[in-house]
Amino acid sequence: MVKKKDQSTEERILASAKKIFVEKGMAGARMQDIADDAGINKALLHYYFRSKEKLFEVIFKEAAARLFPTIVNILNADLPLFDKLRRFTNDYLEIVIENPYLPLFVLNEINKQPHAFSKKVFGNNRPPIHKLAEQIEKEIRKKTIRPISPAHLVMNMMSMCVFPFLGKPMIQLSMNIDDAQFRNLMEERKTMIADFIIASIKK
Amino acid sequence: MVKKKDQSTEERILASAKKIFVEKGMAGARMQDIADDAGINKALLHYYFRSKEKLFEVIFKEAAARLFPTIVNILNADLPLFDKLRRFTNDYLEIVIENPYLPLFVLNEINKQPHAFSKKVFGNNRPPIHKLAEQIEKEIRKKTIRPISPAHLVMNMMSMCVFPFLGKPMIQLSMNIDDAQFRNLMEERKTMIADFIIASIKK
DNA sequence: GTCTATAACTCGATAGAC
DNA sequence: GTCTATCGAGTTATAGAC
Repeated sequence: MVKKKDQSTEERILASAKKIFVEKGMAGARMQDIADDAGINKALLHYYFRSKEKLFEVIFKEAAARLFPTIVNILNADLPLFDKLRRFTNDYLEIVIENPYLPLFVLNEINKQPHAFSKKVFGNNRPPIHKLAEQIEKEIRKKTIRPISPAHLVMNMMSMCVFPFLGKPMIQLSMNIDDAQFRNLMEERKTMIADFIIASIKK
Repeated sequence: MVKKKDQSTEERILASAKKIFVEKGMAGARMQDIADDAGINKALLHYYFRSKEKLFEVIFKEAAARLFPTIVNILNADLPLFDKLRRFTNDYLEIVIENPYLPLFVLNEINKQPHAFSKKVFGNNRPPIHKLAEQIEKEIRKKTIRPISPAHLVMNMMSMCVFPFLGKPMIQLSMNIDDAQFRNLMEERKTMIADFIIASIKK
């Protein structure tokens, strides 16, 4: 990174902070690392963002804002079940392929303070998983899909979308593949996951 | 925790260290927190384990030792594919249901130092995923299952087993369930995941 | 806005009494 | 083995010059 003249100081700080926080987490990150990466002085960080905590919050909120709204929109969308599955897996993967480190970053901070988090990101409305669950139950009653617990089906879908990004380094180690190959695999999953699910539940 | 008289000091330290490290990660944990939780003095931690890093290593190795060997054994086992799937999902879930915070803990430390980790845990042999992959290819050739990329199939299985534990707090938030209900769901997954996979790939 | 210098504080680690 | 007290390194945060 270091000294991109086409960016404002504030932008460079944000870019570097994102990089360092995502890499090391809130506790592991040093203001010095961020300053160095941005090619500026430590004091400037405080000039722009007052404290490490405040800076972190900005980064975290942006990360959460990138991950959640799309998900929520799709879950709420008025679409046939199979279309919704395809749309969800495709759109979610599209986002995280471009931001492969976001899921672990966000997940970790949620785990460190579940309650503070839930209010910050969701306000008072929980993520509308029940909408999708109801839709699944309806299809079961119509016998267009085999009986399956909606909770598990949703969890399966989420799992297959998110996990590879959480376990990226371990997957790369055990499969012996580089970043480009990993990315290719994830591109394939955009359609593969929905195919896999539908093959399992379709009657 | 604090002062369980039936445990030796060393055992209390280990129990508290595990709790704190798992909760906050290596960087976020404080020796003071561990000492407080164990009901002893900071200096004693150093008396028993010399340094924070050494203490962490003990905890981490134990965690990894609890997670990986079983997995490796099952992957290497000489079993028909469907039996192996059932066995893997069942046995893996059995372990993590009793240690729901291990997966995130281990995953995080892997992400922070992928190479150091790989040597520590696997030595020079990678996790034998290719064995399972070959077995899948064989079944495809025999036409007992439909054609599917072995890499994706393995990833799907892993995802559905591991993810719920990584995302536990988020899942509990969005489904509005407590620890007991979560545990019940995970018990169901012991058989549900294999059923789900087999329904998708069986011819 | 940006820098240097330094204050204020946190935390891992050690010394030394009991 | 266990404690109190303290050191010293490393970090966040601020003061003040330019």
